[in-house]
Amino acid sequence: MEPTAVLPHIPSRTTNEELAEEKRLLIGEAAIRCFGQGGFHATTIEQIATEAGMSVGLIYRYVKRKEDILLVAIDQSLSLYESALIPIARLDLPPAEKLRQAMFAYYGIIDRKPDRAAITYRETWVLDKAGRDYVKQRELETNRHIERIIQEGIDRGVFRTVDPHFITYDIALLGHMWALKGWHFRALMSHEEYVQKQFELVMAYLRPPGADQVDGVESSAASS
Amino acid sequence: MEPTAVLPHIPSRTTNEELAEEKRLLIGEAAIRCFGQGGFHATTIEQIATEAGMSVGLIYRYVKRKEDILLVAIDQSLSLYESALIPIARLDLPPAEKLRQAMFAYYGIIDRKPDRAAITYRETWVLDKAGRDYVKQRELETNRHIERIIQEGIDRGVFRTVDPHFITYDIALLGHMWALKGWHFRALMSHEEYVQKQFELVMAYLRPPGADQVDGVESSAASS
Amino acid sequence: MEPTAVLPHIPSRTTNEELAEEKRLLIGEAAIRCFGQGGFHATTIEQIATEAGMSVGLIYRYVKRKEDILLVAIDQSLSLYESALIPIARLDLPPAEKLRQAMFAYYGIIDRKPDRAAITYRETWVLDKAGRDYVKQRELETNRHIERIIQEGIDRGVFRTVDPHFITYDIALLGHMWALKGWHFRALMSHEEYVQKQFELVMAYLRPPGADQVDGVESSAASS
Amino acid sequence: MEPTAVLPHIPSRTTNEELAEEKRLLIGEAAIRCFGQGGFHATTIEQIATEAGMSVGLIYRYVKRKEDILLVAIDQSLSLYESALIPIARLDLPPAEKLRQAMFAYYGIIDRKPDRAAITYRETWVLDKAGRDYVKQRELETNRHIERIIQEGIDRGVFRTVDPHFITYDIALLGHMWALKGWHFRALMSHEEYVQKQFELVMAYLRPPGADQVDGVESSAASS
DNA sequence: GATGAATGAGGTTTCATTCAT
DNA sequence: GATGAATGAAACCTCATTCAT
Repeated sequence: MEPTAVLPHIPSRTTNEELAEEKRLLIGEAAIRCFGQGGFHATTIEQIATEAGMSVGLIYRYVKRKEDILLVAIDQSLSLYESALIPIARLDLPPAEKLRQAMFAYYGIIDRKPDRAAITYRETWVLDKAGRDYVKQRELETNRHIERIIQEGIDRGVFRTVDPHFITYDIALLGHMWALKGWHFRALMSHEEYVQKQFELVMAYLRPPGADQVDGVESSAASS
Repeated sequence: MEPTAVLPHIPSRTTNEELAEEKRLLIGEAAIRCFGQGGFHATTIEQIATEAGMSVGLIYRYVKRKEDILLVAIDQSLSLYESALIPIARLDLPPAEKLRQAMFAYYGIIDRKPDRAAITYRETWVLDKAGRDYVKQRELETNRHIERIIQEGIDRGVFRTVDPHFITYDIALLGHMWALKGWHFRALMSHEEYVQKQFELVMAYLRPPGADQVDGVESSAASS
Repeated sequence: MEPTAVLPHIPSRTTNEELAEEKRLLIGEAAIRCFGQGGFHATTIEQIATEAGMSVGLIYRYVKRKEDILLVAIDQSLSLYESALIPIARLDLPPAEKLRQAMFAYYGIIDRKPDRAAITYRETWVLDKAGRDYVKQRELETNRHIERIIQEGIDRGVFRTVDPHFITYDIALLGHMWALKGWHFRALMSHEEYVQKQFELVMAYLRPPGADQVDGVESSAASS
Repeated sequence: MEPTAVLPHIPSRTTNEELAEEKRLLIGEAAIRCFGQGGFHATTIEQIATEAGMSVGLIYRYVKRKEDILLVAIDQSLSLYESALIPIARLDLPPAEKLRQAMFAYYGIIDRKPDRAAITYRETWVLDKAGRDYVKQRELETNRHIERIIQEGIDRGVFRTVDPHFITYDIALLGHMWALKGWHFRALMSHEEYVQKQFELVMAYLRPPGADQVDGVESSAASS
């Protein structure tokens, strides 16, 4: 398998890397809660410290710059997608069903942690080049799980011969729209409906010409 | 026609509204160039002033708070879409072709002014409630031009009976992806290819079952 | 008579001194209205200009620095006292009655223009040394009208042999208290009562021992 | 005893209220020294910080707005009067002597801290309504100590039946004149003479008709 | 004479980061 | 390891003053 992206080293003032990781987890979670309110710039270290139940000084034992906290937080968020997609990728299912499950898993995380998703999209560019490059790499790797499902469908002849990379990015982005424009969609439909509709959009694109639409995985064409 | 959103009043220290508008245009354009580099928070008023070729003090004659500059800049950006879509909406064309032209127009603006598009997506939430509400309204109004084209296609029976609002939001978001993830896509394809592909995705969704794919407006299924 | 204090020259950008004086009158009056709201520092030239119905630039034709406006305004205020006291000083009246009339005149101005009085007391020290010295001189000159009445009473033997300068300053200050602590006294008594009481205080001090209290000019010892 | 005025809460960025009070004391003292030079508006936070021997940032840990510094400084000043008057109020003395001591105590503070006194008089109105109301309340409470002495004299029949509230305000204001017009009086007399003269003025008002002036507490009728 | 747009120095305030305890 | 007081650079914003028209 291709080499995985490696998180730019965050120098800690401690030797106990294990403890450092544990604390960084707390810091990252607290940070997300804060960033969700007012974004990265409007959040102060003091707020994060309070939210994490530790002191400002302690945060700076495990983190060198404020930006590191953002990187940690985004990194944690990206791991969520990976964790959710890996088990599905391993299942032995027809490609369409596998894709459906992958989309529900991916979009489900966005629904349950909309702040994390929104922050990843909104604030990544605040990072320095190394941080941004890392996030891009991680994103690519995460998306690759979906990409492979589509490739598999194409190989098996159940999907049309499309550019799997392209439609994968669409899938990811349309998932994030639920976080970015949630204020709009939540009023119009449930999250399940939302995912189902996006899945149908994707399937309409992937389904080979002439293929019967009744393949069991989709239903509502025009619900609302 | 439905009432248009009205820009929250930005008080100027001047009575000459005409001059105020002229200056705000300059300020907005300069601001976009600056925000494109480092975002709203990393940009200082002094940078904007220098970029706009005026003094800090003068900016504050036409704007009350830094946020107002963002609102002005976003407002200008939104106007671009509207200006581009209105003439197309008036054309007498088959729905699919009209939609294609609308998408090319909409996406074309994003391609030519990627900073504007990215900022609108990334920084809107920095605005206060009044500003955010205004942007949401404007967005809805802009999207409505696309929505109507789709509705027309449905009414004429050339599009499937889908939720026009939903697919319209997808179209808009996928257009913005070119600005948000440009670093990724520009390396892979031309902007025309990008639009064409997204158009095909949308058409795969809209095309009624059994409809011949050869309707003259689309071509490449799997280009790259 | 001793030489009168001379207003530090305020250079105007015009040759027509007559017009300059006329405009300065308007500026001073507008300034007082503004200073009354928020004091000297919180008032902007623009506010004064608007209040005076002229432009900022025009003010600067007749005044060189913002402080000049304050000086002009204070000078106008001081003239009010002088104008009111001079005719009384010329009257041929028993000293106690003359003093009573002088106090009513002096205090009456404070009552009718409390902002002017308060500003003179509060903001004088903002002036540069030349300005402050001028105000001090003017104040001395104004007080001298009262001082002379008291001296006359002493000379005639109807007042006790006190330090006329000292009690005169008391009289002036107690008059200004109505402007400085008006919020307190206006709720407790009418302005006439206030003056009467202060007059009685002064007369208790000035009245020679054994002198009959019934000299027609006083009445209420403990009104409220 | 009547409820005391409560200082509007000044939020500190610290939980250690004890330290906060200690620092606020230093800040207030430094502020007074600065305000004495150029007044509230002409004084910069940086000047106060330097004078207090701390950094600008530290000041803002214990104070939220510049105005808070003024409030703190004025509050400290008002406490001085109270501290000086309370022990005297408890003494068992003839009313006239008690009043004399109270006036010497009150005026003595003004003589020793003329800047504090002047600032309280000049700058109070800069405070917001809550601050102003607090200062008014404190002033009333302080004055009440003097008021009670006078009332006692009236009750015992050694003072005339006057309005004690009124003469008390006179006493307070005439004391402050030494701070406001010190440049004038210091050249003419010692502070003791000044107090003695004002005391005589007050006693002339309070002494019942026919009472012998030789009651041991006063002497010079026309000293200078 | 009159206007008000334009300047830019300087003030208040915030907050990332350090470091003594 | 943990704390939070202390620093000071830098940002936003105001407004006295000037000057082209």
